[in-house]
Amino acid sequence: MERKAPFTESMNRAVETFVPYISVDCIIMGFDAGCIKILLCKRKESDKWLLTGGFIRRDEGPDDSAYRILESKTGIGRDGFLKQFYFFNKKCNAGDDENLMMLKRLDVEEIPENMVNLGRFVSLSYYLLVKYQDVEIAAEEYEELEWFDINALPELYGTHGMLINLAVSEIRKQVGFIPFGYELLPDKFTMPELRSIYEAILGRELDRRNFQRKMLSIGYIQPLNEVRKEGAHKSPHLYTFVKEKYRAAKIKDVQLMSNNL
Amino acid sequence: MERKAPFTESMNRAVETFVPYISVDCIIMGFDAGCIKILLCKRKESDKWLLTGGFIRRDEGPDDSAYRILESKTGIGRDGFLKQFYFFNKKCNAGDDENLMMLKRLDVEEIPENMVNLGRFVSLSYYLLVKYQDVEIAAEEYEELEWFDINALPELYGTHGMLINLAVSEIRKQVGFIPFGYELLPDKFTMPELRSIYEAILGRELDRRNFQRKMLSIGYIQPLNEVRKEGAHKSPHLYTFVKEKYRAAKIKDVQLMSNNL
DNA sequence: ACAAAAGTGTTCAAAGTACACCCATGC
DNA sequence: GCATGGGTGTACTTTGAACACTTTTGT
Repeated sequence: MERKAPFTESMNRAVETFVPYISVDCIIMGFDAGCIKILLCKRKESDKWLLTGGFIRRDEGPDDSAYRILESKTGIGRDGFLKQFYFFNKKCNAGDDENLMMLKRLDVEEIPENMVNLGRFVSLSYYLLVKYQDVEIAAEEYEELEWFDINALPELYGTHGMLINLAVSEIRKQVGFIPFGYELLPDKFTMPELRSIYEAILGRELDRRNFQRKMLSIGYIQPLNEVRKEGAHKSPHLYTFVKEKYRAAKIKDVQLMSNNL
Repeated sequence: MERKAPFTESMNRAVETFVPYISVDCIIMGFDAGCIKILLCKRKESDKWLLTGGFIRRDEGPDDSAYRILESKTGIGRDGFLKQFYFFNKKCNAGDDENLMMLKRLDVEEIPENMVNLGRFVSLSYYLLVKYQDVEIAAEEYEELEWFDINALPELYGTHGMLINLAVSEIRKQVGFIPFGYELLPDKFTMPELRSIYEAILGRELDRRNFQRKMLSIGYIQPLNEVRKEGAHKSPHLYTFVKEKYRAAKIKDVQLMSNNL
């Protein structure tokens, strides 16, 4: 098979702005109505969904790119929680429909197809935890952008299903380090809400009573003198996070609690 | 500041073989005489040391590159333990001595300087655990290759000191998942040897008696009917790993024991 | 005999698990 | 009153931490 000269003029122009060969893939996770949600996108002409993603600008690091993608899609700024969890590369022919869709997720007018014509590109993967209620979805003209329940994902392109599974298994290993409640819930929340996050992530039921005791014992959660009326049963108390403590722990990367629940 | 056309003919040739802009950095760790050792390299004309590393070939994934680098420097094949732990990018001018050294670590004849002339490149970082005794160091003509005690590292280029610290802190979070003994020790080993690995990694002393009980209780270690004479004291028993169990656990990424020691 | 380090056993405290019982709310 | 689900307490089990005592070996 004959090989074209890999770098064309148009590519030279593209790489003035972006680092070629490298994409950033974001698993944007939120929490609503007892379920973990993942934000996916889809080009209107296609019927398969993709993780949000894009390229790295020449003047930013990969983390910056991930934050930029997050902000452009959801309006959430840099205070969201972000974590690298995987990288890999794969063959990629621009002629291949699957890969083309993947590349066109973002910056579609700016990136010429031959940006990846060399047959390989590297994917840098992140998961990001955001407050669902704060998100204002902002789709481009050519795309759809939608939250999906993690237990009812649509058909996904290529490796993206695998990436989601991998992220979840990485997250499970780190339960003690990640302040899920702080990242996923609004300021005021109830204990059952917090618990259902952990249940969704761990994929199993947790004892209501023991969970409550443990959460209160680590000292990052304050009870408020309020309750939330929500149904034919006792109204649960509202709690809030001691933000300063969480921030300090985040900076030092300290373990908040044991990994057992 | 005027900008040269980023892609020259020589670069076009180079990228027929390698993926540009991306380097793989390996923290190769071994264990000897009670200390964690890290394999570093240095070009003869320089006096600062670097992590081992290289570029990604067009026909391989990043993990393949890491294994290839490992094998070319130490002779250790794919059965070594490898784990991605970080990626980032940084500004990089080939004219800058520091970066030039970094790039010249490997493939020096093949990679033209302008491989990275665009001012940015991404580093993909791994740590690798190997059996020190099995390593046969193979340096190129132009370089030196040497084990350093992790507590007595020489002056390192750029970000490499930071990467080592980051790797250690990632490893600490995963004590329960990584079978250090299996990866770092020869087939037959004593309990004090195993313990001193954990002490070196965790950076604190562990209770001899409790450690032994815990290690035996997880069922991955078998006592042998042998001892090793080594000094003016009772000879410690030799143990060996139940390899099948370790392999099965590795594939399933199962937690071997709690993270507490 | 003594020092040095391995091996065994015991005890206490902390953390995790299970479950009984009471409370508040809407129908 | 009753179903639903929150809140508190207690008893049991497992795990971890501290440490006393014994054993083996070289000098």
